[in-house]
Amino acid sequence: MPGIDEKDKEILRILRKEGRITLTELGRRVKLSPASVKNRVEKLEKLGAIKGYSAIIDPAFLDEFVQVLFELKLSIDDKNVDVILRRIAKLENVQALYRRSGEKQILIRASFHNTDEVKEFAGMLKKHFGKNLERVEVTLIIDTFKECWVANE
Amino acid sequence: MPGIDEKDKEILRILRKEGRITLTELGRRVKLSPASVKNRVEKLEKLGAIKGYSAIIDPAFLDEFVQVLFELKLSIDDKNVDVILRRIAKLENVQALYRRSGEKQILIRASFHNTDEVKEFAGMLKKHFGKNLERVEVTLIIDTFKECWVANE
DNA sequence: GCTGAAATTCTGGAGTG
DNA sequence: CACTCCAGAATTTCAGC
Repeated sequence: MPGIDEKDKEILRILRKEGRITLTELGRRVKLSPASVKNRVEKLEKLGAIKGYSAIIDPAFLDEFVQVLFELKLSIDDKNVDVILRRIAKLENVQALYRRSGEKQILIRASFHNTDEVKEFAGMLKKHFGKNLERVEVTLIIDTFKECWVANE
Repeated sequence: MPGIDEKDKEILRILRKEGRITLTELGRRVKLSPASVKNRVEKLEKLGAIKGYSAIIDPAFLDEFVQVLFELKLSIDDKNVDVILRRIAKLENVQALYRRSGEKQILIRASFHNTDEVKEFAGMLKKHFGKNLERVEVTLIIDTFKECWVANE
C-alpha cells in the first residue's frame, strides 16, 4: 500500500476496535499530536482505508428479532450481477453482503422484524435475479459472539 | 424492550451508520439537547444495546489479503462449546463469529496475511474442538459490498 | 508533523416541569 | 425522572511554521 506507514496501520487497528476513540487519546497511543493524527485519519478516509464508522447495536433493541443469512447460488455472475448486488447492499435490512468462492457465491446477512419480512426479502431476491438464481439457502442466526471486531462481553 | 422509546431507537439507527457522529449533531437530528443525548447513549451502552464502536477498515491496508469464511459442523453443541467459541471470538484474526441454524452451525469470518496463517488457524480449530469437529468448510471472500451497515461507496 | 489560539463539543451539576 | 440550561474542561479545528 502506497504512503501507508506503521503508524497509519496502528491507527487503523485501534479504530477498528475503538471506533469512537478521541483523536487526543489516539495520538497518545501512537505518539503523535492530535493534529497529526487528524491529518492521518483524514488521509486514510480519503484513500478508502477507512470506509466508515459504525456502532455495534443489539438488533433486539430495534425490534429486529430475526437475523438471517442468505446464501445464493447464481448460474451467471457477471458485471450485471454486480449492479444488482450493489442495489441490494443499499437496502436498510442488509448488514453485510459478500461475494465468495464456492458453490453459493453470495452471502447476505440481514435483519428483520418478523418472518413475513424475510419472505418478502426472499421474493425480492427472486425478482431481481430471475432465472439466474439457482438456489437460496436461508439460515437463522442464533447467537452472535463477535461482530465487526467487537466481541460480546 | 423496557425503557426504550422511539428516540432511543432513532439514536441507535443513526449510530449504526454514523458511528462517529457528534452528540450535538445527533441531538439536532432527534431534537434533543447534547446533554440528553449523552444520557441516552450512556444508558444504551449500559443496557447493552450498544456493544461498541468500530471503524470499517479495508483489510488490504493492514496487509490482510486473505479474507476467509469458516463453516463448522460440530457433532455436539453444548455449553462447553460456548466456552471455546468465546475464546475463538477473542482472537485478533476473527472479525465475526455466529451460531446459526442448519448443518454447519458455526460461521466465522477472519482475516489473514497469507494462506499459511489460514492453515494455522484451521489447525487451531481442530485442536480446540477435537473429535467434536465433524467438518470444516473454507471459502474465500472475493468482494465485500457491505459490512457493518456501511456500503462500499 | 508541530504549535498555539479560536471554535466547537463534551461534561457534570443545579434547576425545572 | 427525563430534560434543559449553563459554566468549566476537553477536544477539535485551522492557521502558520
